[in-house]
Amino acid sequence: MSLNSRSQQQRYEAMLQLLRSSDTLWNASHALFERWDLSPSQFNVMNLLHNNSEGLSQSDLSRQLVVHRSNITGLVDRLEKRNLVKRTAVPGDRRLYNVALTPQGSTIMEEILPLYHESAVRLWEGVTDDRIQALLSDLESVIQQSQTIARELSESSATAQRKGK
Amino acid sequence: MSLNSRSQQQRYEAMLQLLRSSDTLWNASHALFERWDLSPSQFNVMNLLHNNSEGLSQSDLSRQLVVHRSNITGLVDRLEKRNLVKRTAVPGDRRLYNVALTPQGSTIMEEILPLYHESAVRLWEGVTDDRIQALLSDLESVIQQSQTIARELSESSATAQRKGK
DNA sequence: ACAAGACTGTTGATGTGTCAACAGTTGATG
DNA sequence: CATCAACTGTTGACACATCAACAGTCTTGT
Repeated sequence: MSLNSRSQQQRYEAMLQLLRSSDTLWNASHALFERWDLSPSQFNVMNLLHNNSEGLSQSDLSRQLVVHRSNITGLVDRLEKRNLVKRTAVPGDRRLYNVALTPQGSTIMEEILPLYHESAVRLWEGVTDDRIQALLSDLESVIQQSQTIARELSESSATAQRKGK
Repeated sequence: MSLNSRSQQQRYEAMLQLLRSSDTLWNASHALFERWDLSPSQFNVMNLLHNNSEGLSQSDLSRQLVVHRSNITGLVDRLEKRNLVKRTAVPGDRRLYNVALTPQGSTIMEEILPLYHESAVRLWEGVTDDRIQALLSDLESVIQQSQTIARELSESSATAQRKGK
């Protein structure tokens, strides 16, 4: 085993716990959105559109949700089919669509959001404000480290390829 | 907005941060396993088998990975096709297979695991042991709360259905 | 001993995600 | 202005995830 100290073992455990907890959270959110027959991903799209009532292009959605462009197509397709979202041509640029919530989509969001926020707060019941604060900064650091590690890995594999053949 | 206090807003932010960080981490792990052409899910299967060298049934895998049975079929199919894993009939019970790592699968795991553990430790660089400790218990609490909330939601939707029609 | 129920793995339908390749549009550079 | 590069959305191939339904195979209760 390459985890020598107790400290190292706990850090390994912490990583697993991080993955487990977000997975459980994701599944719970599924239960919340079920009532409106929305997937978490569909909710994320609608939530973003709710905060941008003028609408966004699909590429904007893709960038802000950190999801591939090609995935947005299908997501918007399905939401549009249910009249929760609408694609509109943009006068100045014929490449893109403006995607915005329909009134119906807006109504649904206003039903969901209070429950969503309430659940988010209940999630941390029993955790003090100080701990929340610490957690926010620790997780920020995890994001940075993850990206650093991923960058190093893909760089080293790139040089290995260059050297290889 | 149904988030009245600063404390509530931070708890909402913390939830988003939790989801973001695990997502980034998941993507980084993708970069780590890429060298062996493994997906994170495939790694999880092989890691579990590595800790159970006698092998496990597909249902065991499904339960321990918290993944649907039907998903295991394809996962094991693809690993078996690459000779990383082997299905064996079980003498006493004709319903199940025993799934175990092949020597080749074992070799790969022994290459990956040190790097995996090392990355897990590096993930928390700059975070003190005390914080790790606190985080472990806070995330445990998040898991509990998520499950409680999910249970409540599905119960209330069940009664709503009963009352409905 | 036998019917009823529980469990195992597979299949097919569907949603979500990736990537590579494409066609069309716009913008920038010569 | 003509070309080249960059960008937008879509498609098709694939992996991964769920669920419902199924066929076999135990297990249990009477």
